[in-house]
Amino acid sequence: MVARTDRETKILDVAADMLVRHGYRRVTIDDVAVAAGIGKGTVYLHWKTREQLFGAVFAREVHGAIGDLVTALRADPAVALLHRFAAEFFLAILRRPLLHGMVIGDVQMWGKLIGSEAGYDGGRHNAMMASYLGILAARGLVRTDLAVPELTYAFQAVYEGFIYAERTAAPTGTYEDRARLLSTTVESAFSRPGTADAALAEEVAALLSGLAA
Amino acid sequence: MVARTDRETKILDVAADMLVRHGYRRVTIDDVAVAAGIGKGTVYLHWKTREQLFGAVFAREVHGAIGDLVTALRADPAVALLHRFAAEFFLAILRRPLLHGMVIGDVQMWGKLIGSEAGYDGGRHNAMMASYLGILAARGLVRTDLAVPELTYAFQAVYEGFIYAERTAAPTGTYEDRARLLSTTVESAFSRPGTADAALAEEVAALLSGLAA
DNA sequence: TGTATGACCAAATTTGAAATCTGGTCAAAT
DNA sequence: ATTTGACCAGATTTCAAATTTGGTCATACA
Repeated sequence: MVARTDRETKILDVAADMLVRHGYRRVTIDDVAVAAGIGKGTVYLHWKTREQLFGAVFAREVHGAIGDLVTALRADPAVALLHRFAAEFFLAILRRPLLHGMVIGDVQMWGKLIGSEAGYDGGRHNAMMASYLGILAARGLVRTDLAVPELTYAFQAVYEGFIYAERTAAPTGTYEDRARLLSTTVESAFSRPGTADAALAEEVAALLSGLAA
Repeated sequence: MVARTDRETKILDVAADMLVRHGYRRVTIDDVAVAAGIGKGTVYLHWKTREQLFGAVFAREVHGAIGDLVTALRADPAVALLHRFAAEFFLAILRRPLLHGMVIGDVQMWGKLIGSEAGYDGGRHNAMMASYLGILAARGLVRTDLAVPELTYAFQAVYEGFIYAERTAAPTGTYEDRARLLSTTVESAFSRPGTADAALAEEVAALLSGLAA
């Protein structure tokens, strides 16, 4: 018998794959169990409800994307700069089929997963961004003529504008191109000249890791 | 008997009011006719279909907003500068209850009106923005290290990010505050120092008026 | 003895046909 | 010549029956 954790991983893998292919509404617990080669009851040994299972899938994706960001941050501290951060985050989401699908596809299709507490807390995300921008402001790496709450609001609006544009705008070029455009836009809108050292990168990485608690 | 144009205006007024209050789906042609104090058939003397009537309401609102913009442009040529333009356009939309409702409210509720050909053509809007940015680029009033199509894409993403944020973000301060924040963001992201004269304002006003053809 | 299962149940969802409503027409009234 | 509202077909809504599915647990199994 496989270890409990291996089975959990297998179920999440299968569920993620089916979610990408068929969407939230169409995937049943039994579908997942059959595809994972186990009984339906066994799924419930791992998660109490359907929503919690799919929430776990979503959370794993988000944590994976955050993990990619942290890796990028440690490989190159300059990613701690706001414009680099924006581009890396943008790509970290679009590179993952499930998250990409949630961004591009019909919001309706993902039902309770979006905006539900299960898996990921948007409020915490907001607080994290505010902390991050506070740190950058303290080091003079972003403009300081705007208060941190305004800066946070504006940055989020710009970032989400580019994410939203993926859904609506006619797709020109690759999304790496769009990530560069986002980076350029954020840089001139909010960044101030300066460099990021490993200590800053680590601080930001710690903030991000806190999101995955 | 009132002039034909007056009756048309009356119907559009009544329809706009009912659209704001009840939403696209809930308003019937008969509702509008009764509220306007005329027979249902009379409505059809002015528009061939329901969609065309509501499209006309929508078009009138958009043209009104554009008219406000043109007025602002003629009163102060500096509104031709991209960041001023963004803020004025933002406010021109949010100040009109119907458009504000379409931005804030459930997209679903406005059905075919959004994205339909009736009343307003998004493709033309796009082309207008590209022309406008081309004119600003030629005068050095926006950054020229980005090609006009990229500049247009990025500007639209930022603008729509702020519009979209009206729907999702927790409302802090007034929307005049958010318009200022948008203006500041667009200014540092895309604008270059320079002044706008009356000739430029008139050129931009002409472009805008072309949208209402 | 602890783990896994799928038959089972209640609740949610879907289906489909009947009832109702509404966009659009046009013969009649003005 | 202009306006109207009764009228009709097609769209939408209703509502109950049929089906599906989330979640449980007695049983099988290792």
